[in-house]
Amino acid sequence: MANRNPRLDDVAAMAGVSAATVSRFLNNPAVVASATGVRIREAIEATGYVQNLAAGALATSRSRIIAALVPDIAQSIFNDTVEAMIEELASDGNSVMLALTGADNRGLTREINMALARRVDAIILTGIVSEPETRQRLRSAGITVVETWGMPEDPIDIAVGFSHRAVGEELARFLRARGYRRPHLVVPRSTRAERRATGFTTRWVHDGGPSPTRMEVNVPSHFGQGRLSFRALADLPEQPDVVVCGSDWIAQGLIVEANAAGVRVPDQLAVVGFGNLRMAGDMRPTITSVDVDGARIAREVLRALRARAAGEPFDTMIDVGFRVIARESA
Amino acid sequence: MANRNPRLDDVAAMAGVSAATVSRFLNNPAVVASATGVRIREAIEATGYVQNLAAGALATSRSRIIAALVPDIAQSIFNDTVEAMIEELASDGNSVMLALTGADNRGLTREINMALARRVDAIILTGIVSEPETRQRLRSAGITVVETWGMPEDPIDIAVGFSHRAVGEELARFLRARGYRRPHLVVPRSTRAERRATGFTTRWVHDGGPSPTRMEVNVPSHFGQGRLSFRALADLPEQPDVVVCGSDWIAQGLIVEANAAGVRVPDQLAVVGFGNLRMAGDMRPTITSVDVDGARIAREVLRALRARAAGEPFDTMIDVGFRVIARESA
DNA sequence: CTGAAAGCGCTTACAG
DNA sequence: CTGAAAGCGCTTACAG
Repeated sequence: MANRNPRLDDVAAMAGVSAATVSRFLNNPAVVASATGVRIREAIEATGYVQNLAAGALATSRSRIIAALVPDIAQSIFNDTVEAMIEELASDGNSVMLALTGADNRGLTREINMALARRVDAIILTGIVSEPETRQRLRSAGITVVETWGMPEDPIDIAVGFSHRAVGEELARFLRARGYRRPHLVVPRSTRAERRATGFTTRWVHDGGPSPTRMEVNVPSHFGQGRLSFRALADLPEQPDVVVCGSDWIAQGLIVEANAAGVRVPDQLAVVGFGNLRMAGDMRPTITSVDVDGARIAREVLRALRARAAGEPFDTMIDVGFRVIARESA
Repeated sequence: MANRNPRLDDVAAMAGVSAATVSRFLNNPAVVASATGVRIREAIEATGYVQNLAAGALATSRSRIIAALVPDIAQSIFNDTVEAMIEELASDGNSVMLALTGADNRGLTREINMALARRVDAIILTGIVSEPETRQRLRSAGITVVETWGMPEDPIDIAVGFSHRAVGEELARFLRARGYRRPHLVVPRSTRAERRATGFTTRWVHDGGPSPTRMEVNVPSHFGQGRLSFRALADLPEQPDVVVCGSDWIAQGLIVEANAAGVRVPDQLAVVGFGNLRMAGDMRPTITSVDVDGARIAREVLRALRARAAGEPFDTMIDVGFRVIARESA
């Protein structure tokens, strides 16, 4: 272990220039005379200097750290989006602080406070901030806040997502057009899944269908719930012809259990998922699902952050939409 | 948006004390007279002061930021461990910078450099640093480095994990004891999966079995590969009686495809996974797998970091072991 | 193109 | 128990 990390001063002394010049070279090489640049480069090499970004952040009041707050990562529908986001942000010189808020978002306020204390450049939320007090703090903090994966009617700052209600409505239309008559909903206990269910039910009934039956499952949803959900169907007064699942995992589990029970999907029972995980396209039968373009969300978030940093105008409400992916299961 | 964030000075002025006293109150309330503490608390309240941890980090040369470097998070065997790690670390006042290094760890050096520049307190690696130059830089950086999920023979600093070779050997013993005779290996193209395969093969042959057949799949491994792997079995000169999969996802896909082909698991073909995902216990049939205690790894990492911070002695090589979980599939 | 100096917002050893 | 002052390692407006 070295005695002490070399500083800008050490490089400057060795290169025979001032610290200011080394700093300029690091941040904008073109502004320094090329001969000077060569000497500085050599000095950096010789000293093994590594720029201290934390000190730079303090000096510029710009940390280039973005906080991403998600409920969990073990098995999350957001993982694709978060991964794309980290990659996009990293490609632009940012680092991402990932904070876990828990399934019920219990830790949301705590993690928001931490992010604020760290003076991150922006906070990206996947969960919904329901406490009015926290929403207010966020607004008055003068920090960039991006709400993703939803389209709040009263956004805190920037929103990049889609309407969950619209997803439900679209699925209702889709299944009705395919001739299904008795849908059953498996609904995770989350605000957004609830919105999709509401959208579905409203539309379905509006179009003259009977009110769909439903059951709820805990979040995060998983494979095992799908199996249980299939078995729970037996308790229904009338059997559904299609099950609309809150996630592809639930759909997959339901299909496996149906097969094991000798029920053929989709001939005897159709199944729809949500999230369009890679597995949905690989499953047997392949799973009809709803695709959300996580990479697109990530790009739009980065674009908004850049525009704000540059002081350029940009849309603060970006609806990236969604697509129903029709496959074999429904 | 406020004009400017309040600083320690603002709080101090309002409370009628010096900035130093406010700082002490924030970091160790007990050291301040209680009457003073009350005034400071009121001033903090009134100004809406939020401690700037970034400035504090610069002053103390301790960032309380830990960098976690993982190949991906979309579908990673490390997710459980990383999640547990983030929770453990957060409970101790740290924040976690999550950096993605890519499936082949192409970005490892780049992200290590970024972490070094951010002056994180520690770097937690899940991938293997193969470049000797980077290993050397890490050693001489005087930073805490934790290698997890493996037991390197020449660790950079601290290692918390288990022997992948031992996993392979144990699986060979386990399957032999169960009477299987012709194993086939589906091996992800990663150093560790390769070590497990080597351990398995060595032990299997040593115990008098025929050399196992094998095929390779790309990382990150996924469900679809399992289906393809089952079909590829048809090309084998002799059919295996058990398939040892590099992950539970592969195992699951293989089972689904086998069922679809009318091959019963485990009667006609046994299957073993790796990782003991929650889904493994929920699948039909339930999947025999290898459990790695991610939460335990997380706890040991935190314990080591704390011991080092406190200057106390601790083990730098911690083998958390693993467990073969016998279920229905093999 | 470059330097001296002030400032980013804290913490802490020293002194009282 | 508390304050004045130096320091953490950068950046940048100002001046030349």
